[in-house]
Amino acid sequence: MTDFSQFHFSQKLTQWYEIHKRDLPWRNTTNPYYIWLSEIILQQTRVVQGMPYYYKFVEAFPTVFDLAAADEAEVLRLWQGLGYYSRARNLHKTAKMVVDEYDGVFPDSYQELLKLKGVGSYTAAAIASFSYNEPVAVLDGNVYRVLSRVFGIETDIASNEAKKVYSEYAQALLPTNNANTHNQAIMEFGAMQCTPGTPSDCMFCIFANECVAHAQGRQAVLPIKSKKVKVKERFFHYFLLEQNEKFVMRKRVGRDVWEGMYDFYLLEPSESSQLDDLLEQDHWLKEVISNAVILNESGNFTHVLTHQKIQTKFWHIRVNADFSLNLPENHAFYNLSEVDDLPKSTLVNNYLTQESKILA
DNA sequence: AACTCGTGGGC
DNA sequence: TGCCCAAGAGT
Repeated sequence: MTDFSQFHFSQKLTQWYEIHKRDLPWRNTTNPYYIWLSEIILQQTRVVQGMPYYYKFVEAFPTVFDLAAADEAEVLRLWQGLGYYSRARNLHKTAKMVVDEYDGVFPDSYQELLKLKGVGSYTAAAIASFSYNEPVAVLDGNVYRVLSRVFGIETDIASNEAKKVYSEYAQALLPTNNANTHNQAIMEFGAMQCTPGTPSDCMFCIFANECVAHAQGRQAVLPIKSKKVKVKERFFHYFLLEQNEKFVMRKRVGRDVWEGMYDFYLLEPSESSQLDDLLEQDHWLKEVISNAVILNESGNFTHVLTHQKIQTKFWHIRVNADFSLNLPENHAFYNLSEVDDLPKSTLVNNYLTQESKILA
């Protein structure tokens, strides 16, 4: 391991931080509830994207008791549009756990925090250091990037050994009496100065004299990250079934995207298909449509996720008022106001927005 | 331990 | 346009 004794890494870093830090709302508190809330929101999420959600959650749920008392659908509805919805489900579970098992008081150590759902090694270190100044180093995407470049670490950050290798550096650099500010500083430095791609002004970086990547002109290739995501293509046919001013919505269950969110009756053929072919495979829907009017057939919606590209066509179906509709499992009728209140994916929301304009 | 889970912005 | 990736965690 590199000898850090003459490096003054933390001193330089925290001095830089005091000058350049952004004034972010969760930095003006040590309340673990607000720290925790902000950290969950910011997982894999940019500050500008998460900020409005932080304000919404603080206003709707000022304390962990308020959050614990809410329904899961209410929490998901507030999370709507932010993505990675397991964060919201775990947020709610953890709030209830803190109330039920910790008497509403957040655990105050890294090891105890790790037991909370949705709180992994990064988030536990963040809460422990930001709220309690416990000397445990945070290791997130920013820290990987800064350490890789400054010390010329070539370990693939997608590999299994990366966490161990980088953690040793991160922990060795952490002053035991200033964990809070140091951890904030190294992440802020990664976000604002040592940015992904090619940073704009490495010339004036506080580590310009020591940085291995700068000396070798390798900022653009460090940190090394190998794995590329395979994108699976899927084909959705969504049927918005309407009868007597009410709409059929389905709660998504199981191991798939948007668990806990609501959508419509769905057919998913393995390849792009025509309606006639779909109906031959689904006699329930065929019977429904034979007692209905097709109000609208949407164009193609292409929705891109990290691992999936979903091609979707929506069918707005008005079922005859006197037809007896026996709904499949997890499906139920909702009026327009209730539909609006249900948590829905951005794909479904984009469609509803367009469809409401067309029908207005 | 590889795979999965969203969305939006930048270039 | 397609690709990267952004304060990761669960399985």
